[in-house]
Amino acid sequence: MPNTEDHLLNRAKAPSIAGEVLDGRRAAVLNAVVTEYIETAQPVGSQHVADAPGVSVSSATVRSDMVALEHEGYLAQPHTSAGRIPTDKGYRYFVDHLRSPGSLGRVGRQQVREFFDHAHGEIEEMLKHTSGLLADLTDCTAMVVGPSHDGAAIRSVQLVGLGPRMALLVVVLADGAVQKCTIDLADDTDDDRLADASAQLAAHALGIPLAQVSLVVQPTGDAVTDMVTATSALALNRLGTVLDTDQLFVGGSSRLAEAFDAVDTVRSVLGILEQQLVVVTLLRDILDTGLSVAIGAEHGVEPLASCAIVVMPVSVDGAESGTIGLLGPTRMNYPLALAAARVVGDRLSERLGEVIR
Amino acid sequence: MPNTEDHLLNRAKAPSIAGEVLDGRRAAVLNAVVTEYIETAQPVGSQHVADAPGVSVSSATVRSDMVALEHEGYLAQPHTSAGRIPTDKGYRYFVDHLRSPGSLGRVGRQQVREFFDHAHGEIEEMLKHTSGLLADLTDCTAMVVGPSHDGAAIRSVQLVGLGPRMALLVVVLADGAVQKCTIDLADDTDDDRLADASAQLAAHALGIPLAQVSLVVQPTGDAVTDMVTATSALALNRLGTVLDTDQLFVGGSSRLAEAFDAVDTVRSVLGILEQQLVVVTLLRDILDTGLSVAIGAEHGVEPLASCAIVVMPVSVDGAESGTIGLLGPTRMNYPLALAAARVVGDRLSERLGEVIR
DNA sequence: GGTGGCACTCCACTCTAGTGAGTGCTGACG
DNA sequence: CGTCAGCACTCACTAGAGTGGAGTGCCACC
Repeated sequence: MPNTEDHLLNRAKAPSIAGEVLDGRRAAVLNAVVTEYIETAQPVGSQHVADAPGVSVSSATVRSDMVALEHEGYLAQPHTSAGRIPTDKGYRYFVDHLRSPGSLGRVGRQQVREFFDHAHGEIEEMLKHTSGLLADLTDCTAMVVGPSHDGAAIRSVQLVGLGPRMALLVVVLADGAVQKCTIDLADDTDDDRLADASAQLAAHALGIPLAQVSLVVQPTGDAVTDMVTATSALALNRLGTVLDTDQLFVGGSSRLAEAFDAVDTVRSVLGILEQQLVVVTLLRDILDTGLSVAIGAEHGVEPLASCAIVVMPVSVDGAESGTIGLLGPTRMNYPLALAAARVVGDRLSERLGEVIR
Repeated sequence: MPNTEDHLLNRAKAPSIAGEVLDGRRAAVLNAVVTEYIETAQPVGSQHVADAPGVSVSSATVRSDMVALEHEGYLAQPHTSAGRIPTDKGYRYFVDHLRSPGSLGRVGRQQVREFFDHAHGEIEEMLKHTSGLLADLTDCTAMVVGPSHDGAAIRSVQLVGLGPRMALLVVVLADGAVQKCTIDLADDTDDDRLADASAQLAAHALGIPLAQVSLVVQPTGDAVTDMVTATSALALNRLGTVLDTDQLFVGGSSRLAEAFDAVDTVRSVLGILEQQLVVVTLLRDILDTGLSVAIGAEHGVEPLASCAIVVMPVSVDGAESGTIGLLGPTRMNYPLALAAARVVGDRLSERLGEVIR
């Protein structure tokens, strides 16, 4: 088995401990393979690599490097006598050692600028459109997770009558979010009683995060008012306990269809995207492990094994208040995706900062 | 051309004016072809049709009927010596002459019951989950359009301070919808002034539909309050003019991936689904033309030419207040889809009726 | 160590039957 | 005259053989 010998030889020569650092030329070869494969989606042959800028050796030399890279797990061959394809580990190295930070290009920057110049008013609307923007910029599917309202204090509690026995509880949080809940009442009531109940709820709830609201209700003497207050307090409490799934906006899901040729891959990835909670926790998990890119099986979600995800936190005053995610095939354009996520994330942070304080 | 003669002969015999009514056996043959094709997605041969219940003639006879049906445009042949496939016209006849009303089956009904037993509080949340339910029931992509707030009167206008120069305008409508808009103020303000401004806005706006709010603002003597009022009035006006795109909830889009084998069909259909406005107006158009099913090219949207859409209005007290749509390939299970749309639509109408009045 | 050369591998493509489901036509029958 | 069995024909689909070419691994040489 000359291959094994060769392998050991290479390892001894370039002591890449756990594949951390690669010999300069090997790195260039790997880089060329990844770049080319991202572009063409075809297995890359040694000749193409030899022609690539940055590699100035013959194809024969490239071949021997490729053998080594394959043994170390950076490259794979669909079959003998085919070119090489990057493995997840190969992509990982590529991403970790990106030199140029990547650029959106003139058109992209212009697009971002225009977008944020015209964005206005409603936060949810803006986040939704942001997902569309990101998808346009990167040709990936984009996910935008809205700010979490966990810690936001209650700024206003109001009961609005909708009918004799129906009211709407409207809660405004300090970050500008509005939570609401329709309430069925056991008895007829009127605006005065609703106002009284609102006032009482407000007295106990203002300034406190929604999740920590306590239910102390003082009798007023009027049975109906007390009933309204009690029912509303219950509803308020439920608003707090309902795990306030952060809002998720998905844009450009149609781009998945052309990213993968296997129909069932598309199917299962779309299926995942429909599960809001899964996506949100997935993005959070990736951030929590300190990554900004998760490639292939690195995140645990099995149906996304052939995908890569780029994440970028959106933070205001240091506090994390949202997430941007880009989902594509493992051979996605990482530099572009990273650049887009960074730029849009920054602009989004600014914008949110103007509102949340 | 014996074919042509045969054709004319058949026409003379069974005078199907513009294909309106088919000879009984022909109808049975067409029915069998459609049913079988919906099930198998394979061209249907004369032998299969002859074996089908309801058709008690030999395959040869079926064949001659099929020729006639093909000439009249109900069936098509992918190529000579292949079985027949229904055309859009064929599906249309099938749908228009459905005998049995279609049933959800025991499991489906149970699912619907459980869903509406557990549905609670937040309307948007419920509509969103309804789209998921419909997708589960029918294996189609489901679209649910929320109630339009066009005519709903304003029940409450409130300004909530978020920062010294930032406030949130919260408008509650009679149907329980909440509209909001962040407002940048030119100068610092306080809660008292916001309350004053709120009161003034309320005085002019309560009871009026959002779209018809007028802007009469009376000076109070306090410059800051007036500024707040003016800015808010402007925002209120904008809320009314911004074409309040009815909310669209799409569920089960992943099912598109397995409905079509052509990747670019999936791609383009998903693309359409991303355009909220297009979908909403499409559903409305179909309803306006008096159809409950649009097959193939019947709706104008070209990328959806290989799709069929089942629509069902959701109405409360006679007033239309939402739409249900089911999107699938033209060979979707029409009886099931119609049944599901009807049942869920009815339950949804009831539910919305409890809230909106 | 790097390079050119060479034999080898194996996918992708084409071409060629062969197969079989399905059709259209025809002639006979009640 | 509608219905039906029989028959020749069509044509997508499949399998197998042959071929071209991109790509590899190895080796001798520089």
